[in-house]
Amino acid sequence: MARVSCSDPAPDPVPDVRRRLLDVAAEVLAEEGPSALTTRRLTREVGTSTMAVYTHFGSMPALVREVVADGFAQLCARVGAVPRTDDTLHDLTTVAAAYRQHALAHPRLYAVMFGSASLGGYRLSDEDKGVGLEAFGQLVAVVERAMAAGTLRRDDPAAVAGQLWTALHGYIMLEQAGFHRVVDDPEDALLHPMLGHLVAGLAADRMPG
Amino acid sequence: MARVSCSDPAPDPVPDVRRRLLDVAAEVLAEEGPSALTTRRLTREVGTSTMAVYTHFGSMPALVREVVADGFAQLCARVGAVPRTDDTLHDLTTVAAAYRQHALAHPRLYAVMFGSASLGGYRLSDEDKGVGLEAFGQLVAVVERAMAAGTLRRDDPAAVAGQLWTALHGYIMLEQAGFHRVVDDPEDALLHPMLGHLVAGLAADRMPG
DNA sequence: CATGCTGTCATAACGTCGTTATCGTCACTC
DNA sequence: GAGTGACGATAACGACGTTATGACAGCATG
Repeated sequence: MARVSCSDPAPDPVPDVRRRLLDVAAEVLAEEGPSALTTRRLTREVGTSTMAVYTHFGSMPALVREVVADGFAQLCARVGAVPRTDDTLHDLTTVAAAYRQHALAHPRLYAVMFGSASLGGYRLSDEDKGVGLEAFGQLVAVVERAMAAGTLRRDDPAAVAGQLWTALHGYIMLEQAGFHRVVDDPEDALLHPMLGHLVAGLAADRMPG
Repeated sequence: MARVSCSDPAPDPVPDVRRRLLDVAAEVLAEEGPSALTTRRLTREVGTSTMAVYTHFGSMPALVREVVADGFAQLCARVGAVPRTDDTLHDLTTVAAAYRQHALAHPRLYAVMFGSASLGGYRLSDEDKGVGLEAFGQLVAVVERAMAAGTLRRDDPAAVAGQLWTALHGYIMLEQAGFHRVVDDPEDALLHPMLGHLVAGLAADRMPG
């Protein structure tokens, strides 16, 4: 009888080589970066041979692909866990904050997820992007609710959500690349005003001009 | 008598191994991506041995560093070549367009420049970022002129320029990662409205609320 | 001219990488 | 007990970045 629950500690003395490979891979990636995630290092850590990677995943890029898929799923779950309220504008803020928080907590994984940090021969596949776009779909939903509530001007929800995502993603990328020394407090000087101006532009009732 | 002019074809039959290494490296990087830029491949292409890399640069990451520095210089020059007019708002647009145009023309180099696409052991150094920030300084200058002209509200020019840069950079990153399938015409649905709302928010004379 | 020095690069090697072929070892079925 | 298939340990392949060694050219000095 296999118990299944959130964050099972270690019920099995040999808890599935495949699962451990994925977990240790994510761990090594998170702690030491993409260049440390090698076949030999990973299998040594798990206590098996390099063949384990190939019997379970076929190749190292395929293993990375699953790590990335897990990363997208976690991001999706993190964003999905944000409680939705009647204040749709507030929801936009909290969802964006959760997104950024997750990216900050897993910077290397986030970088690999979005095509940065090449990590050997691994490249984003279309299905990977599909999984990533599920998280984006949540943002679209929030935008749609905001439009329905009259908080945002009616427009293509995907386009509006895309604008918010683009700005947020750009902030995260520059933050992780270390280019935010241009101002003292990037969050107060860059992120919040930028999103504020963007939301204001998207919310304005009166047409510009 | 060494002739020096823009884009000299090939005056010298052996035009400096060091220079050729840098040029071919940039070429291979641009055409086949970071994973193709190996010591052996590069030196084979140039027609020398791997030692040439070490006598001239010390290591492969150091060579990449110079390629990146060249890339920042080119970006800087490209943005600097945009004619400044009396219409400071128009200048903001043309400068941003030139920036994006350069990134689109050299996508792999741009990715390496900004910390994406790890490229072996190479990491952005602080001085690399310093060179990159020179290009940013040009945007700050344009913003300052716009504030002086009353086009943009008075504020910290670096912060305002940072917001524009962040949004633009985010767009370019997602564009190159292939995540822009969310809308049909990303440029019209994402980039232009986003920058428009941002500039509108930065330009508004009346305070929000 | 001979000499030593310096910068440049060819050759070959070291250790590590991803990957593969081979083969032993289990758990299972009949 | 024999047969089967999944798993993984061992060892090897080619390619990687890097290094040690040495050959060769240019050039100053005796």
